[in-house]
Amino acid sequence: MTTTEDRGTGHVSIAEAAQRLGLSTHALRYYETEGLLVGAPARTPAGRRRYDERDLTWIVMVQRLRATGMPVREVREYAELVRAGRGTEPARLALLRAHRERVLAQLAEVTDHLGAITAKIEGYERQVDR
Amino acid sequence: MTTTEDRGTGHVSIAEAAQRLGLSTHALRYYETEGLLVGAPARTPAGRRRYDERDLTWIVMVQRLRATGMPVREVREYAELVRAGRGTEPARLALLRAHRERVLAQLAEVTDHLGAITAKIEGYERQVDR
DNA sequence: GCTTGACTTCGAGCGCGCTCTAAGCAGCAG
DNA sequence: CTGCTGCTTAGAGCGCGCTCGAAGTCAAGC
Repeated sequence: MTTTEDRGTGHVSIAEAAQRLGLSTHALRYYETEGLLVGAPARTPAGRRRYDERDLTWIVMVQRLRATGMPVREVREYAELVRAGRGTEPARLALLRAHRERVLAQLAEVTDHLGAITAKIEGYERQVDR
Repeated sequence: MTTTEDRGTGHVSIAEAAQRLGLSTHALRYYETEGLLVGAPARTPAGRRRYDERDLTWIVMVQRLRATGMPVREVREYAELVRAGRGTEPARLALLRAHRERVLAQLAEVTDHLGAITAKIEGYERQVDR
């Protein structure tokens, strides 16, 4: 096994982080170079990335934002605010609220489309049953 | 005015169809060349497209499928089945059912993410209120 | 000491879904 | 008849978000 296992302090290699998060190692490096991470993960003396629990928790949030349609650019803006530290909370709040509004609108729209699709399905069901 | 208005029989120019549907004329032609339309719209003697109500109704369905995440390729498959006519109803039904399952799964996932985002927002609200 | 394999950086490539440009023609206003 | 606008086609270009490849380094096992 090449598990690069958690050495007690909660640090994992990029491969294990990727597996846990369901991302590719490429994507993890990409997120980092694109400024989506609040802090770059620590490195071993040899320059290899070591992700701790805080890194992983943050990336889960990034995944949630991405999965709900927030563009990479905006996740970066949010990460920048968090990096900037105290005082940026109102801006972070505004950003997340705006995103939530968009997600709610999208949910409503998809739900509406879903109704129409279901109606179409029911039409075919009646047709096929005959 | 250059409204290219409906001449009684429900035929409209590509510009008006685009406006009604909220698409660009480019996108309408793209959908046509990509095989997403069941039948190509009729043409004037000069070769200009004239969309009738059936064309428009179909495109609205295409928009619903696209807006719920169905890839262009799959919309084309569906359109091909419809074009093939009688006997393809079970296949159409299967395609739409599979899509509905994906949409339902996506809705559940987004709703879950939304909960986490809302929790984050509430955390900031408490912090900012202080 | 050598091989193996996971890591590193940098940059090119790709799939998707349009979007836009260019060049040319049709049809209507003045 | 002259412009002007809006259509036509074919094909190039683009923004997004990764994804992949190349070339090199490092640590561990045999």
